[in-house]
Amino acid sequence: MKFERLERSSVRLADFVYEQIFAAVLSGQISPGERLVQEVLADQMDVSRTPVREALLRLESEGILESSDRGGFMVRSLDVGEIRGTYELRAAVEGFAARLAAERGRPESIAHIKSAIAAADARPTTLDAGFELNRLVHRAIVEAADNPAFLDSFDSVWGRSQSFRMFAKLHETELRFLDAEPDHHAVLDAILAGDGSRAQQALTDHILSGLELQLGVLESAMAVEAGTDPV
Amino acid sequence: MKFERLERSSVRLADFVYEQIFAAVLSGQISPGERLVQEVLADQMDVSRTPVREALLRLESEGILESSDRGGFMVRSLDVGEIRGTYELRAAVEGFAARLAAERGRPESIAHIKSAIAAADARPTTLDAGFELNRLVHRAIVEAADNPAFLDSFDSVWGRSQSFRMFAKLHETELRFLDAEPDHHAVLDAILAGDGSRAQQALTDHILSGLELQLGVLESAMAVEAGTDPV
DNA sequence: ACTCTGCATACTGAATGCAGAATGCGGTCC
DNA sequence: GGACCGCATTCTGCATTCAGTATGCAGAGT
Repeated sequence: MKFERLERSSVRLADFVYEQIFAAVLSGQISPGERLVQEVLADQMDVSRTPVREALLRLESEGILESSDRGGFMVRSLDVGEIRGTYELRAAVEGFAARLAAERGRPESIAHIKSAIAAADARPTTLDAGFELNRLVHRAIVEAADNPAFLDSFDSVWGRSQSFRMFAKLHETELRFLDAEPDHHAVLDAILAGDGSRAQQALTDHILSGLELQLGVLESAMAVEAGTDPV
Repeated sequence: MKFERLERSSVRLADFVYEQIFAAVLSGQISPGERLVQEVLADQMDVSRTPVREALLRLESEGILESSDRGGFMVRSLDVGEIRGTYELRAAVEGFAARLAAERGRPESIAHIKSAIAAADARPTTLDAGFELNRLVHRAIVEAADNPAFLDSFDSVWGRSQSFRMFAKLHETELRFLDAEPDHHAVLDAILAGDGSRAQQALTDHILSGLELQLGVLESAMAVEAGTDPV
């Protein structure tokens, strides 16, 4: 006899709310600095303030939100130092993940990386799509490391770095032409060759050089806009 | 005129409760598998169930607790795969932190590492003290990387790995004689020499070899106890 | 016109109330 | 005596309520 077991994970309202808000931040529907009013969110999702509050608290502990001076929460905006810090953490985590992927990645995981890179190579039209495809490439590599802890860490860091993305978007800088393809292929080659050290080095370098490039773009954009309110 | 400004951070009951429970798990006052009843905790700390619940939810999202089948939370116990995963993440994060420390660590931060190692070298009497001194050595290295994101990540991972420690303690295996000293000194030497690659390599190796050693000890301990209830 | 004071309003953090689900126990029937 | 049923208890998750604080505005006083 065989009955379907009820899947009762995440039947928690707080988790549902968390997902919604997190997705809204990721997709940029909520901008950095914007204030989140519990009652409004609760009404929109048709739940009470309690699960909303729980979700906000959790998002704060993960660094996505910060508590405003006057109580309550707002989307956190990162300064340049924090952006750098975030990228360095990505370099550490993803670099090591690339090593593990090269050393023990299962064939289907590696095939997944390959297809993600192919998808990203086909130049997407919008900035948003480009960001997302890039994320999927990096995430595929981390997945191939076959270690849930790495994946958690990756998702957490990526979520935090979103405020930077919004900032960049605001400036409409052309981050899309960062020429990620050659770097991605270098990492893939090393993984296919089973060369852990080279894979780690390649991905670490890719992330760190991407950081410098983006910071450069960002700074010039800020210089141009000098005088505009720094929020 | 000068008045003291009220420090109003962490006047949040949920944060207070979080700290308490986290510390209790870290120090082993609450064992893995143990069920946490909201009302009991609330009574003990003289707050209502709401902040307790918020703290528990946050601890769950950080992987310290897990939600029991019958609702509610319990201290999470790791299986061997998760222990391995956690150590690998530590290797990634701390390894890179060691590199950064070597490349740009401020003198006083490096001095701090040195004194932490000295403290750990003076063989502590109890297992608990040994664990704590070891943690402080590793944390000092991460601090020297001068990147708050790394510290957050370190603290989070360390917290999660505590269930392993409890497990080890349970078995009273002699983890204390793992000879960490030579490894620690190797890392310190590389940092003092400003050799980032060597520092990264040394710390990564130290953590991974420590993992293998502990897993070995653990497995033999479990083999000896075969037949005992696996909880 | 400008500033200051007091009050109405908005919104948070925390406590309490309530409905539902799981657990354990005692009684009942075979 | 053993298995099963139903009820009381426990405890969760969520909604609601309460109380305290910051914000903004209106009116008074200069």
